[in-house]
Amino acid sequence: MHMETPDAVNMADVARLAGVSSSTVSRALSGSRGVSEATRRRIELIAQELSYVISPDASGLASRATRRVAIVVPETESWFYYAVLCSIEPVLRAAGLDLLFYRVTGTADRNEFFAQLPARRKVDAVVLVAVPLSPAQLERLDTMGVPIVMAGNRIDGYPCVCVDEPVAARQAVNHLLRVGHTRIGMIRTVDPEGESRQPDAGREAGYQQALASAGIPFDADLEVQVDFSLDGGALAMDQLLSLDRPPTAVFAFSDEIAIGAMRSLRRAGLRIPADVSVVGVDDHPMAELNDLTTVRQPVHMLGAKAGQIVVDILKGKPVPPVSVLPTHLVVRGSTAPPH
Amino acid sequence: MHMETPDAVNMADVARLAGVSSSTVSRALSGSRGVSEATRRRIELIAQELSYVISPDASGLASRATRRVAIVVPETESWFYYAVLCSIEPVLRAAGLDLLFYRVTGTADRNEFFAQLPARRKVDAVVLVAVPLSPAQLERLDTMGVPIVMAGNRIDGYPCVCVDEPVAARQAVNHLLRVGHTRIGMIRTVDPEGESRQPDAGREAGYQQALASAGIPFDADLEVQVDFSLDGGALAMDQLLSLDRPPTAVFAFSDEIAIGAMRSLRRAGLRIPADVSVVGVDDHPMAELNDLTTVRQPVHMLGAKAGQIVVDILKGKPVPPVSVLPTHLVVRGSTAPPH
DNA sequence: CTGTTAGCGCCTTCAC
DNA sequence: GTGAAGGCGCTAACAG
Repeated sequence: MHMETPDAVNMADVARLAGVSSSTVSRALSGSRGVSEATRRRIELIAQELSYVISPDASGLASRATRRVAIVVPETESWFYYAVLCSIEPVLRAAGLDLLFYRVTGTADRNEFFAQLPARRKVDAVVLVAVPLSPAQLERLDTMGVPIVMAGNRIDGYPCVCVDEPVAARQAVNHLLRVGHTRIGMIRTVDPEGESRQPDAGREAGYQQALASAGIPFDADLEVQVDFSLDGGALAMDQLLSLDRPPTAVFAFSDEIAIGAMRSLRRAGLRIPADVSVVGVDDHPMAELNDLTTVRQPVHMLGAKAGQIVVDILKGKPVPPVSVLPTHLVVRGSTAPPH
Repeated sequence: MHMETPDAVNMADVARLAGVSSSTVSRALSGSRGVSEATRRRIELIAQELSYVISPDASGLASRATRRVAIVVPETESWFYYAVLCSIEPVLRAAGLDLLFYRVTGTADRNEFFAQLPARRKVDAVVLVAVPLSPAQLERLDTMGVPIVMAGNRIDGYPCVCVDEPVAARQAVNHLLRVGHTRIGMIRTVDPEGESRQPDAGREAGYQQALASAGIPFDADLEVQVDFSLDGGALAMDQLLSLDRPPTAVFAFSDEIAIGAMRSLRRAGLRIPADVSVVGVDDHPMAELNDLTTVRQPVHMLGAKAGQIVVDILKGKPVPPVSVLPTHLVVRGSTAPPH
């Protein structure tokens, strides 16, 4: 399968071959100053030949740093999380930090996760990517004793990088209002009891604000909550269509939800946007394909920014308490004036 | 931001409070035998109260194991990779192993990655998720001295969990042949020079085999290669449509490619399947929504299995050299007899 | 600039 | 069943 490693090369071996102490090797290889260019080069050459690299664990033990950061994501296999993960990765890697990936699935697993804190003693920082959190869980997280950064989630007291969810929602709903809709539904995602997922709550607030500003009374029947998935969106739309007076337009929590809803509309024989308009949030790659009007959020920038904040914190640099990224409406073919 | 940790609790602290030596604490907390039930319980209680956990790094340093495994994925932000990642995670976590996430983007980064091997000395095993590899890179990987597992990629000499790509392709193409198509195009993904990405090569082989079995001569014009993305699929379809005699059916490397191709068809004013049939591979969540005929592969099983193989290897258990997972045709509305 | 001396926090013989 | 000693591989003062 793979060759036996004849007992890995250590710093001592390099030191011996270079005719110096291991302190010097350590200094040379870790790029600290205080080593003559000559010896440094000699050491680097020898290390190269032996294909030796410093053991991060031993190094970390001595210097009290893991050079690792935990990325925690919720259950949904939504595109959003992988996009964020993939955009955090290069930033962290460039700073010599490794990513430990944790995914918490469901309420039970989440409780377990915060009870155990599997990342304890393993990382220098934690990034929570829109993970629903109860106050108790947050407090528990703090006991890890490392900086915590929120990505796509806004929680007071922690550095956050996010969009203005209410604004995003208003951009979507105002668009629908503008083209003439007055009966506008919203499809939300479920919020496990006691935990607050900012995005959903924020977008719902924006939805209600927009309606209120337009003088449209709130109708609870028009707000449906479902799982964050394509099927969730489809189910929600079915539910909305079964109302006595279905909405003429729908604002969906995300594009994936919206695309699920579009399927239900098509199956019900309804035309988009002639019969029902649909707006989502994200600007998912599939949004354009489905000609879906949406509110674009800069997902990759969100990840990159979150990564940068982690890097800065670990460098001791000051970071902004909250970085709000812009969103904007992308009008496509799924919205039009009501029939 | 977070409280200062008043110098983390160590094993010595627990030992002191328990009135035992740290050897005993070590034994008790690591579950080794040789400790009376009474003292073990006492120690566990104290550890709990102090919310103490063994430092994995220090422990690993002494016992020569990192309890970490690297998951390496290629650039594409395709759904496939996140699905695999998410299905590996619980298996590894259950075994007390952490995931280090690496994504190699583009040829330059890949070369750099294999030159540096950033995961060296950091993990007990590596899982490559359908990463294109040159023989030289493979050889380089071996110098890591840890087991390597291939997921979604079949390479001799390494434990692999994958599907039979030629078979999958034939399931798709035979379906098209069966309903009467004779002019069948294929949209492949690009293969950086010198690196072999099994899936693409395998599916292309299957495509050609199916045609050959049907006595249809190979037409190089009908084979197009593009980036692995929605846009790639769209571009490829445009190219196929620009032929003097466009195909009446298209076999796409993946559902995402296929969905991109469907967009081009729609934009060109062509009907699916009346004018052109389309088949993909994966059974992506969006496939059903787009009424796309596809060859389903058990992606989550693939991840889980790969995780299990890693766990078994690290336990010293024997593992099968290659686990082939089944695929099967899912017929939907995107395929029909030629016009 | 370089070497020496102590640990970092834990595991592992080896005695008792 | 438990403790003492030594070491895992490296870094961090402190000398010189």
